[in-house]
Amino acid sequence: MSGRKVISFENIKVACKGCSLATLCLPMGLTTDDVEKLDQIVKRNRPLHRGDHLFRDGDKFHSLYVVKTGSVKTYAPSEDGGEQVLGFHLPGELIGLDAIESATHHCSAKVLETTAICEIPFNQLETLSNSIPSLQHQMYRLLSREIGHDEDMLTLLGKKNAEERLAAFLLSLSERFKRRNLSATDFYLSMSRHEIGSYLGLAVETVSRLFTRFQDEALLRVERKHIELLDLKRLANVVQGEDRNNRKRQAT
Amino acid sequence: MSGRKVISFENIKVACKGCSLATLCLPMGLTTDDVEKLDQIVKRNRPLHRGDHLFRDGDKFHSLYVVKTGSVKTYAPSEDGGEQVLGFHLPGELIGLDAIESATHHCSAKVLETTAICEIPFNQLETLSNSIPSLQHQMYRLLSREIGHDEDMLTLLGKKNAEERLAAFLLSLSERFKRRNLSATDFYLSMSRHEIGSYLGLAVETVSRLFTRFQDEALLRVERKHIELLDLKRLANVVQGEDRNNRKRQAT
DNA sequence: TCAACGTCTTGATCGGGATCAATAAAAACT
DNA sequence: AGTTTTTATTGATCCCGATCAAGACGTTGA
Repeated sequence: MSGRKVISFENIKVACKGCSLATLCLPMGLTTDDVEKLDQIVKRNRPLHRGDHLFRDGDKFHSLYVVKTGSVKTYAPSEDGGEQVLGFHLPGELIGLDAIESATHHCSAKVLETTAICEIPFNQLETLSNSIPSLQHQMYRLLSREIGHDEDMLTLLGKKNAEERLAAFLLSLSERFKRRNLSATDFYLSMSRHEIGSYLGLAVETVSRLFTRFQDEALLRVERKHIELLDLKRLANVVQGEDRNNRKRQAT
Repeated sequence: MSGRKVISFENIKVACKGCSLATLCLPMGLTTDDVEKLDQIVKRNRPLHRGDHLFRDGDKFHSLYVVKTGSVKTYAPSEDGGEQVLGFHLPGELIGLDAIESATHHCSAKVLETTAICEIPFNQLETLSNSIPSLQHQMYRLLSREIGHDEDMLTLLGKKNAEERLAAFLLSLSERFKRRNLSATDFYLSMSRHEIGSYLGLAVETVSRLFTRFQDEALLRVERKHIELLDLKRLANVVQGEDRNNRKRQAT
C-alpha cells in the first residue's frame, strides 16, 4: 500500500491484440479483425486470490476460462473429502472444455495463487466461431489438444513408476514455462506436494522422498517451492525409465 | 458359403438416416436435411478384420472414424514393443479426435474383431460444420465428452485399486451395450486379458485373478470371453470401494 | 512473542499388485 | 490330424510405494 501503487486494473484489461499470450491462446491464427471480434466477448474480471474458485463440480457451465497470470488447479472432489487433481493450468491455458457436453461442470477449479483470468461466455464464442472458420478450427484444435494431453497422462499413470512420473511432471512444467518466455530451469511451484501427489497418483511422502532423491542425484536443487533443474537431459532419461531398461534384456 | 448368402454389401452402405446408431453418433440433433448433407461425405468401406489397423501412430490425420459394428482398440505403442491401451471403441463411438490438433495420429487403432467403419474426412466435416451450426455444436459436444471420459479414466488410474478398476470397466461396458439395445448383463469381451490389463494399468495375472475372485463372490460368471454380470448393484458398490470405506472412519 | 496449525521431510513397516514360473486350454497353422 | 503359438489361469515370491508415526520447519494470528 505504501510507496508503489498496486497493480493497475488497466494492466489486466489489455486486449487480446496486445496480450503476450495471444499465440498460446484462442486468438492463435486469427486475423487482426477477427481477434477484435473475439476481444469483444472476452470478460476480464478482477484478479482472484489463492483458494478462490472459478467454478465448482456441479455448477452450470456458461464460460470457458483462460489463465492470464498465476495458476489454477482443476480437481474432481470425491464424497469422502478426497480429491483427484486433474490438471494444473498456467498462463495461456484453457479451462472448462470438459463441461461443454453436458453444460455442467464435472470438476472444480481453484486458484493456487493470485491469478488473472479471461472469461469467455461459451454461447457467444460458439456463435462467433460459426462465422469465423479459423476460430472454429482453433477451437477444434484446442479441444483435440486437451484430449491428447489427457491421453499422455493415461500413459503416465498406467505405465510409469513414481520417479518417471515426477520427472515427467517437472519437465512438462519446464517446457510450459519456457514457451511463456520464463526460465525453463528455475521456477516456483504454486502447488503443494499433496497436490502434485494427487495429480501423479502418488502419496505425499513419495513425492517428498523423490525430490530429495533427485537432489541427491544432482538432477535438481529444491528448497520448498523453489525448483532449479540442473540436468534436463538426464531428467528426460529418467522419464524413459533409463535404468529400468538397462537392467532388462533388450526388447524385440 | 453354402446355403445362405454372406452379408450383403448393401447392408453396410445404409445411410446415416436409417442407421440405428444415429442417436449415438454424429447426426444426433440434426435435421433430416442436414443428416443428408453429412451422409454425402461419409465413406463406408468394406469391413475390416481382426488385427487390421485403421491408422497407426505417426500417420497423417485425414479422417475421423465411427464404429458401426464390431470393436476397435486405440493404443500408444512404446519403443520397447509394449503398449498402453487408451480406449475400446464400440458401435457409435468416434475415433481419431486426438489427432486434429497436429494433423498427425498419436496413437494406433486396431480392430479387435470383424468391424464395419464409417470414415469421415475431417476437412469436409469441418467445412460442413461451418455451415450447419447444430453440427458444429455436436462436434464440440463430442470432443468435450471425450475429455470428460479421459478425466474419468485419470481418476480411475490415480485413485482406484485393482478391483475397483475392473468393476468400473465392466460396468462401463455394460452401460454402453445397454444404450445400443444389447444385453447389459450378458456379453462377450472382444479384447484379451492383456489388453484389459493395459487399459486399467494392471498386470494380466491380476485381471485374471480378479475375474475368478468376482466369480467366487457371485458378482458375475465368466468363461473365457463370455461375461454374465449377476449383480450390477454390488458391482457398483465395489467401484465405490465398499469395504475400503467400511473399514475406515467416516470422513469430514 | 508464543501458540497453534498446516506443510514438508524422514524413518519404519506393511501390503497390494507386479513379477516369475509352470500348467492348462484355446486358437492358429500345416 | 497333430503341432505350434497364443492366451488364460493359478501359485509362489518379491518389491515399490502406501501407510503409519514422529519430528522439523513455516506460516498465521492473538
